[in-house]
Amino acid sequence: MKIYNTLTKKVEEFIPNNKDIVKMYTCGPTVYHYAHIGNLRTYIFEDILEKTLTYLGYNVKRCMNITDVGHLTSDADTGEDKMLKGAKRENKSVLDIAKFYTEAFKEDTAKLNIKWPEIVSCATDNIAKYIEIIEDLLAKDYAYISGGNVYFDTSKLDNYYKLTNQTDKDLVEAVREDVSVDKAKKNQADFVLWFTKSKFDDQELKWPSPWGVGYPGWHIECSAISITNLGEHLDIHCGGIDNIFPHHTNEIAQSEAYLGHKWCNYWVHGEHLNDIDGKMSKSKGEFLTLSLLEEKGYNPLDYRFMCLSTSYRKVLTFTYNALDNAKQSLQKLKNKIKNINSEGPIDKEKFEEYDKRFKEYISDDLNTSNAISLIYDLLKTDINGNTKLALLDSWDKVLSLDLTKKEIKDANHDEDYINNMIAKRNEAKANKDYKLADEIRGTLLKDGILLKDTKEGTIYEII
RNA sequence: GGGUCUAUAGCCAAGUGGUAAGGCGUGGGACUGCAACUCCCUGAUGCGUUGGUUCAAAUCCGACUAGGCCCUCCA
Repeated sequence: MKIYNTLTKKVEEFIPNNKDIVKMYTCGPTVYHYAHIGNLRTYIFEDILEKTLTYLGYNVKRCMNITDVGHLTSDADTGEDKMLKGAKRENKSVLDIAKFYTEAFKEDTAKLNIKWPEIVSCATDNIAKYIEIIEDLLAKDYAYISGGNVYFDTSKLDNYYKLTNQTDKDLVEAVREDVSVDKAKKNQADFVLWFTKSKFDDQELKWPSPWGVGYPGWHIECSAISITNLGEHLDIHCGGIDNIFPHHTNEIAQSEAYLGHKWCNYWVHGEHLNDIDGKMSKSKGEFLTLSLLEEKGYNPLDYRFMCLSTSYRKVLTFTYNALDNAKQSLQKLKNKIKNINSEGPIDKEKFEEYDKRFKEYISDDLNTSNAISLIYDLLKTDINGNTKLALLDSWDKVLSLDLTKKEIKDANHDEDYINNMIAKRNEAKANKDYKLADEIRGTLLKDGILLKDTKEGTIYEII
């Protein structure tokens, strides 16, 4: 398996710490609002990565956090706590908001055939661990208390910027308008581990700590949850590309200072879904949720297919034109698969030959584009139907596009009724009464029954 | 200012030195009473521009152009 590692800026051979188990951590959602489809692109990529590893024979243990408090607080004077904002907007408590949007996120991922990680842990369930780590960092002099908050001292590290190739001189302070300068910090890059003094006095959730009642900083959550659940050595840490700095940079800083050794070997980041104007956000332009796409007549898997058509490391620009393209392609592909005759014994040699190619593609830094092309190649090739279906079933364990899934939908009418209608239509056709024939076809279509005239006679499909 | 990434047909897109995969759309044809589904045929002397290295460059190197993202909310 080859994978691009942000740490080395190279595609590398993946070698886990322990060959029997791959430990994988993925940054989870902040549950203050619905996820937009750009957020979901990252989870699709992580899903493909996890399933690829599993397909290649690794035993994957994956953990994800749910951010329901704390580090989503902006440090800016003009900023607002996202959870609080969400709660105010909907007149609910922070915990209710978190619960509601966690469920919504779970539903979205299910619709996209994303496997829910084996371990999912909420930020608010790990306060004791944050405190333990922060106390340790203070004892080791990696952290200091200033202005009532606990900060991480980035000047104590030789290679704080190892993930980004930057230097502290490169950073433009408060480049964004909504970011202000915190004068309590010793170094510009220092970040908060624990807040007791902040502009958000109305923070709903607070916990006692050795430094006073307060709440955790923005980055400690992922380090703590990962170390608690996956141990001191992590194989893969994923997230959106925007997390490289500062979130993942800070995670490395505090985790390695705490552990005293290298923490994670592979940092893998998914590129963004942009809209025509650039980065997608919840406050600008159309708020593109999965539900919105469904309302517009798209299947969530159309979007998944669109994501898989290119590399997870390339910016993908969302347009309805591109989504239509994906929708059409997937529909045609499934039609072709439906037409495969399930006959013949499975040709083990051919199966291995094609499966080997599939594995080569997906293990080449997750080349889903080539993997999908291989499906078209397979469909055209001259091997028996059952072998093709077996391969498609197998590959769908990774691609998860429901390639061979039979849609199980109840028709509004029973089989006798449908067959009777077909017989009537055929009679009308024989009498060249095409008006009646088309009426019957139209009536059935309204009930979700699609007629197809084939050489073997008229068949129907429940749509 | 610094970092980082991208540029291949109308659209999506593969391609990592050996002479441009695949898909969607378009056009034509087969099948059909007409459709739908399916099948067959149909596209780049060309890979942002420009120098260079090489027997050979979309692929490597330089310059330029355009654009995205990051530089303490972010997937």
